[in-house]
Amino acid sequence: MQNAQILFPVNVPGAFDYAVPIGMELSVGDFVYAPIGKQMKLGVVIGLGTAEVGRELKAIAERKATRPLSPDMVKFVLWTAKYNVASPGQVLRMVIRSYKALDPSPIVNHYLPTGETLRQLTSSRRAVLREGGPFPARASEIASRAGVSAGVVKGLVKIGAMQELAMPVDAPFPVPDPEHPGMALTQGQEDAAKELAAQVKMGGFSVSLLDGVTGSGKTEVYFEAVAEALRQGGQVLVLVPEIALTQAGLERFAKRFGAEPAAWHSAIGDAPRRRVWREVAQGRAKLVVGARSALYLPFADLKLIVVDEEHDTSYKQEEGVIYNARDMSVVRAKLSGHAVVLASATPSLESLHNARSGRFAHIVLPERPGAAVLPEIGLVDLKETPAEKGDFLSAPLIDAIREGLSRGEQSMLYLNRRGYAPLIICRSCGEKLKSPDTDSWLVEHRASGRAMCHLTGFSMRMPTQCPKCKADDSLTAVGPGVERVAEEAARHFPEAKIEIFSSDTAGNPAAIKDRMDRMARGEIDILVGTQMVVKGHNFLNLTFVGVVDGDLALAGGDPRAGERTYQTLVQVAGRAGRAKKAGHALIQTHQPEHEALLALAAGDRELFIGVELAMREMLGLPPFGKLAAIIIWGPDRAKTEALAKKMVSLAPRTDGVEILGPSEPPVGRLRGQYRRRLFIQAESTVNLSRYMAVWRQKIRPPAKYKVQIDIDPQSFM
DNA sequence: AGCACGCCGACT
DNA sequence: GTCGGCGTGCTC
Repeated sequence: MQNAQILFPVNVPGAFDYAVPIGMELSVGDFVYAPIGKQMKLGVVIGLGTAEVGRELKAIAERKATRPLSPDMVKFVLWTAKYNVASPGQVLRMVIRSYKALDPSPIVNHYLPTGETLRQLTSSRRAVLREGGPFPARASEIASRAGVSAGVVKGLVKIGAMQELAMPVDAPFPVPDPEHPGMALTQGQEDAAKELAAQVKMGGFSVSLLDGVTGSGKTEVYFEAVAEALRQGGQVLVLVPEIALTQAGLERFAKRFGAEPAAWHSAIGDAPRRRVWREVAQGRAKLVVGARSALYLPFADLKLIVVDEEHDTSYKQEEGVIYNARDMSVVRAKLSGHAVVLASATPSLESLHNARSGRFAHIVLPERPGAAVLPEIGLVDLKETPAEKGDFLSAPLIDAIREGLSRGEQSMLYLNRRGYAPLIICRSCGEKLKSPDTDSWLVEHRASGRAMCHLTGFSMRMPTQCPKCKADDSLTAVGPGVERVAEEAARHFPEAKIEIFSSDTAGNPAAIKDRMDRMARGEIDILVGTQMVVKGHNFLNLTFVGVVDGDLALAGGDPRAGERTYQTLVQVAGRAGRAKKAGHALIQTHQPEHEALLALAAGDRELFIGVELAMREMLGLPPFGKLAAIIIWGPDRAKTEALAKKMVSLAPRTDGVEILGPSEPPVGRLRGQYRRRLFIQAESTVNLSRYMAVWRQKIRPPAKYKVQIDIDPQSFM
C-alpha cells in the first residue's frame, strides 16, 4: 500500500499522510486534492513511501492536472521553513498565492481588424478599426481605446471588418533577446561581465559578489550574465528592492533585451499576478524582475538569480514567515545548482566576509568610467560649529549650499526623518504626544496639519491645546524632520526652489518619476529628502550633499548601525556630482571620532570593513557568530514580561549559546500590544534553527500571546 | 486556512 | 428561554 505525505498551504506544523489510491501515479511536487477535516483541499506531494503508518489513512481524492512543482522547489519550501523556524505549510502558502493561477488561463474572444477596406463607416467604427491591433485584444479594451462601447467592435465582426479569435486572457510575455545590442562596455566592465557570464555558462552552483561603486555600470555588467542564462533557454530572476521596481527600472531591461520583463511585487493585481505565476510556472516568462516574494514563484527552469542592491534591508520579510530573500536566493541556487549574482555598491558585511573567505567569487568593478571620482566627504563637528539655536543647519552646510547656488548647481539635504518634527512636547506640562496604542511619539506634519504615528499609521489633526494640561498654544515641535529642514533652508535661501522628497510627498510612481525628472533637468535647487532619494538616480548638476544628522543611525544598540550609516552615506554621497564634477558632501555629527564616520571621511572602504569585521568577530556577531531574536507579544504588560522570563528559563542548555534579555524593544508597545525581546547569540557551529525550534516547542503561549522567532534579525526596532 | 465546538448578549 | 457573536482548537 503506497502512501504520500501531503503538504497543505496552511499553518499546520507539518505534512499529513494519505493513502494513494491504486492506479494513481504520483511524484514529488504533484498537486493533489485530499480530504482534510470536512473539506477537500489542494496540497502538494512532498514524499512518497510504502512504510506502514499504523493507522487508517484517508485517501487522496484526485491528482490535479497541472504542472507539478519542481522537486527543487519542494526542497526549497521545506528548507525555508526549517531554517526560519516557520511551518512548511505557511511557506507553501507563499508559493501558492492564488489557487486560480493553477488552472490554465481562461479562453476569451479577442478581436483584430481583418484589413478589409470598407467604405461608409460610422466614425465610431472607424475609430475601432484605427485603434484595433496590431495585436488581438479584448473587445472592451479596444472599445475603451477608441472611446466607444464594446458593441461596436462586435458589430464590425458581422460585416467582416474584424475577426474574432478565441485566445487565452493571459498574453504571453515577450521573449527577451540576449543578442539585442546593449550599451557599450568599458574594458573593465567587459572583463567583469565575461567572468559572470562564464559562471553561468559553466553551470552548477556559484555565488558571485559584484561589487562596484555607484555609476560603475553594475547593471550593464550583470545584464551579460542574464543574457548568457537566456541564451541557454533558462529563466532568470532579478530581485530588486521594492522601491526600485519602477517603470524606469523596467525600461532599462527593455532597452537591453528588447522586451519588457515580467514584473512581480506584493501589491500586484489579481489578474497580472495569475498571469505572471502561470507563465513562470510554464517556463514561458523568461525574465522576471521582482521584489523579494518573487523568489517563491514556481520557476520551471531557473538558471540565474540576480540580487540587485543585495545589502538593502527590504529583502528581509518581517511579517508572517520571516526570511531574508538575499540569503534564501543563495539557498535556492544551491538546491537547484545554478548561479547567483549579488550586486551592490555597498555590499553587506556578511557578503564581503564570504567574498574575502573565498566562499563567493568577488568581482570588483573599476571605479566610474572616465575621470569622475567619488565625492570628497567631510565631517562637521556640531560640538564646535553648532547650528544657530533652534536650527539644524550649521554654517559650513549653509555656505556649501550658497556656493553651489551661486554657480547654478544643485544641492541635496539628507535627513532620514519624515514630517516636520519627530516629537511634539507641551511647554507647560512637559507632556509628549504619543500614539494611542503605542509608545512611539507622534510626528508633526505641518504640511498636512496633522500629528502622525509612523509605526501604526495613526493620524489626527494637530491639536491646538495640550491634551493633558489643556494649555493653549503650548505644543512645541522638537527636533528636525525634512519639512522643518526645508523651512530652514527656505529662510536662508528665499529665492531658491526647494522641494521635499519623502514617502509623504512622493505620491505614485509617476509622481516620483516626474519629480526625479525635474531634479535631473535642474528645476529644483535644493532637494530635501529621506532615504527615498538614495535609490539610483543620476543628477548631473548635483554637486553637494549635506547630511543633516550623521548620528541618527549610530545611536541605539543596533550592531549593524555602523554598517547602515556607512552604506547610506556612501550612497547619498554618491549622488553628488555623479557624472561631471567631483562633488562634495558634509556630514553633521556629534561624534566625529566614530570609526565609521572617520573611514567615510577618509574615503577608505577597506579600513571601514576591517574595523567593523574586527569588532563583529570580537563580539561574536554575524558573520562570525549567529544571531536570532524572539519577540513576545501580549495584551498585558506584566504577563508579557512573565512570559518572556519563562521563555528564558525554558531555554535548552547548550554550550555556545547565550541568551540576552528579556529587554524592552525601542518601541515597547505596538498596536496595543506589549512587547519583550530576547536575543540569542550562538557560535557558528551551533544549529541555531534547530535550537530555536526545540525551544519554541517547549512553550505554548496562552491565548492572545504570541512568540515570534526571527533568524538573523535585521531590525532592532 | 476553514470549519466546529463552546460560552455570553439581544430577540420571537 | 433561544439565536448567534467570534475566540480557540484540530485537521493525516
